[in-house]
Amino acid sequence: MFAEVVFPLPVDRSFQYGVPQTLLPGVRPGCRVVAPFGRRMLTGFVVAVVDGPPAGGIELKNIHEVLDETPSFPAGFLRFTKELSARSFAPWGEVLAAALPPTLVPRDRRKVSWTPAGRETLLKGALGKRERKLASFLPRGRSLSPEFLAKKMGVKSLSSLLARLETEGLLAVRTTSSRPGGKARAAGSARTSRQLAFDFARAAPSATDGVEERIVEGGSGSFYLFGSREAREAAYARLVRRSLGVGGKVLYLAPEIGLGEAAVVRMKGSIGAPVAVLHSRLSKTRREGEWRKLAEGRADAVVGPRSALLAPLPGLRLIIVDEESDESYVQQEGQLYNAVKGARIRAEEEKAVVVFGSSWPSVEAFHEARSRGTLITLESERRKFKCSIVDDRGEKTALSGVLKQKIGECVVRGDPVVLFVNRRGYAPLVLCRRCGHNPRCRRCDIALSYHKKGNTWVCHYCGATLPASRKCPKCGGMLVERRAGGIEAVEEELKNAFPGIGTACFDSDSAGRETDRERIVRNFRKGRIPVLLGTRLLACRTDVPKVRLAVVLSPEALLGLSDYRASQKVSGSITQMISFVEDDEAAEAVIQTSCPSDPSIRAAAEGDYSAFYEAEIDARRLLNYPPFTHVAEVLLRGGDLRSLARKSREFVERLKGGEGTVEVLGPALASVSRARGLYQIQLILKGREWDDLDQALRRGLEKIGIKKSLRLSF
DNA sequence: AGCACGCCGACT
DNA sequence: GTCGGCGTGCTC
Repeated sequence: MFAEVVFPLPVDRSFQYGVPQTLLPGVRPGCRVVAPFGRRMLTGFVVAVVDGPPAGGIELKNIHEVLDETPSFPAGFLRFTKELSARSFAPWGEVLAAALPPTLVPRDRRKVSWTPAGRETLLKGALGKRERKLASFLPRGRSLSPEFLAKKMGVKSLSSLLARLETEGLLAVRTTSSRPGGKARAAGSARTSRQLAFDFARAAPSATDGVEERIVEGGSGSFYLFGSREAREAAYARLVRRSLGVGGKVLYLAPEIGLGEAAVVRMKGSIGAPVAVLHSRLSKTRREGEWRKLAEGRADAVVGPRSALLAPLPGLRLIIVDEESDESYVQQEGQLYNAVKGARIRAEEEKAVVVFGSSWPSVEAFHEARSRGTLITLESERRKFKCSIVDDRGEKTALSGVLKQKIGECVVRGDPVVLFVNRRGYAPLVLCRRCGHNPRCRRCDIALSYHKKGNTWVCHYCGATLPASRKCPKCGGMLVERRAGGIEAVEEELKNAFPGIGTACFDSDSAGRETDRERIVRNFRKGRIPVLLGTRLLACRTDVPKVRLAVVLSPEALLGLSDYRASQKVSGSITQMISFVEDDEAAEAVIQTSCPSDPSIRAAAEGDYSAFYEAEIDARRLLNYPPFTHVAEVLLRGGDLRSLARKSREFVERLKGGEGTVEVLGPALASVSRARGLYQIQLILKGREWDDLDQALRRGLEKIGIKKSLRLSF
C-alpha cells in the first residue's frame, strides 16, 4: 500500500510514500503523518491511499509515524481544500495546515547555543570576526534558531558557519520537536460555550423561504441577501434556526475579528446552541480548544473572520458570509485564498447552502445573483436620516465652516459625534521648503507621514518609525508639513475650535490593542468622549452606539488610482461609515469631499445602490472588467530590480505561449515600487474564460523562482 | 521552507 | 590559491 502525502511547504505537489506493515490500518486519507522529506522529518497530510506503486520506479521512503487515530480531515473537507488550493494557486498542504491549530502541526525546530568550549574560546578572543559577530547576537546561555540569527545579522545563510563551529565542538545544535507525547488527547472538558442567539422576537421576512427549503433538503445552493444589517440579521436568524433544527452545523463569517466577536455578542437570547469562535489572534491553546470543540461535535456553529472558513464542521448545512463585499475576504499578500470564493466551493463540496449578505454588494456578486435568480432583496424601511455632501475645495482647514457648526450644535446638545478620517498621523507628507526633498522610507518607495504623537516619521507601508526632524536631511533647510489632515491634525483643529472638548482617536496608533479599542468604545458609550475620531478600523466595528451626527472626511482618499474596484471601495466604505448614524429624521451624516459630484460618492450618500450598480456595471462592461471577464493581478517581488525585471518578462513570455486568449497589462512597476526592501512589479491578466486565465497563470508560474502574490477575481 | 550543490570575490 | 558568500534546484 502507498500513501500520497502533501506538506505545508510552498511546493505544489504531493509525494508518495510506502506504508510499513505496522502502520497499515492507521494510514487513511485525512490523517496527519510524520515522514522523511529530504534530510528532515516533516508533518504532512495523507490525501490519498493507493494499492499499486507509482509508475516510474522511484525508490520510495516510508511513512515514519501516524499522528491521528481518526483522520483530522474528512473526505468532503479534503475535496473542498483541494479545489480551494487549485483555484487559489496555494499549495494544498499549506491550506490544510492553515485549517489546523498550530499545535497540531508539529515542526522540528533547531536551536543553536555555545558549548562550554565555545564560550571559553570566545573569552580567550581566539575567534575570528564572523564568530564574534555571531556571539554579539547569540548571548552565552541563550539558544536561538539559525533563521532568527541570520535575519538579525542581516545574512542570507549561516549554515556553513554554524556547521563548521558545530564540527569544531564550539556550538551545540539542538533539535526540539513540538510534538506532544501521545496521540490525540482526550476530549477536553466541555467549557461553558457561548450561546448562539439571534433575536427571534423580530418578525423575519418570508423572503428566505426558498433558502430554508434548500437547507432542509440538504442540498447545496447559493443565495444573496441584499438589505440592511437589521434585515439581514433577522433573516440569518431564521436560517440558522432552521439549519440547527435539522441538525445542521453553521459557519458564520464576518469581516474582521472585532466584527466576529461583536456578532457573537449580539446573538443574545437563546436557542441553546454552543458556538465556537475561531480567529488567528486566539492563543494557541484556545485555538486548539475551539478546534476540538468543533471537530468533536461539541459546538453547533462557528463565528469568525476569513480563517474560520477552514473550521471543522461535521454536518455543515449553512454558511453565512456577511458583508460579502468586504476587502478582508480577498486573497492578498500572504493570504492563501479568497474566503468568498472558498465559501462557495465549500458549500458545493460539503452539500451546504451558502448565503452572502450585504447592504452594498460587490457588483460581481450582485450581477451573478441577479442573473441566476438567487438574489433576495430584503424589505427594509426607507432610511430616515439625512445625508449631505459638503465640498471642501477652497477650504483652508480640514474641517469646513459648515461642518464645525454642525459639530458645535451636537456638542452643545450633548449628542455624541463620530468622525471618520481616512488618514493616520498628522501630515501625510513632509516637504523641504528649500530643496523640495521629502523624507521617504528607506525600504519602501513611499513618503513618510509625520506623527505628532511621539514626534516621529512613520512609514504606513512597513510600519518603520524614525525620529522626526525639523531640518531637511539633504540640505538642512526647514521642513514643512503639508497640511492635509491626518487624524491627529483633525483632532487638533477640533480642540482649537472647541477648547476643552473631549476626543479620542480610534486608529492603529492610538488603539493598537483590542483592550484599548474596547476601552475607547466603552468610554464613548458612557458619554465620556463627545467626539470620537476613527479610521477604517473604526468603520468595521459594530459595537459602537449609533450617533446623531457622523462625518466622513475625504473618502476619495480611499480611491486607489488605476484600480477598477475604486468606486466599489469608496461607495462601500461610505455606506459603512454613514451607517453609524441613528436612523432618525433628526440625525445626519455629512460627507466632506473634494469630489462632491463623483457618482459613486453621490450614490452612497443617497443610499441608492441601484444607481451605483447600474453605472458601475456599464463601466465594467465597456472596459471588459469583471464580472464580464476574469482578472488576475500578479505582484512579483525581488530584491534586485534587474533580475526581477528579467524574470517578469520571462513570465509574460511563458504566459503567452499557449492556447486561449489572455490579455496582459504590464509588466510595470507597482504603484508602490518598493516595499519592505523588495521591488514590486505588477501585471494584470484578463481572460474571457476563467480556464484561459488559469492555464496561462499555471504556465507562467511554473518553476518561476520568484516571490509572488496573486489577487484573483472570481 | 530548508538543505545541498555549484559558481565568483576577499583573505591566507 | 582557498574560504565562504548566495543563486538554483530538489525533496517521494
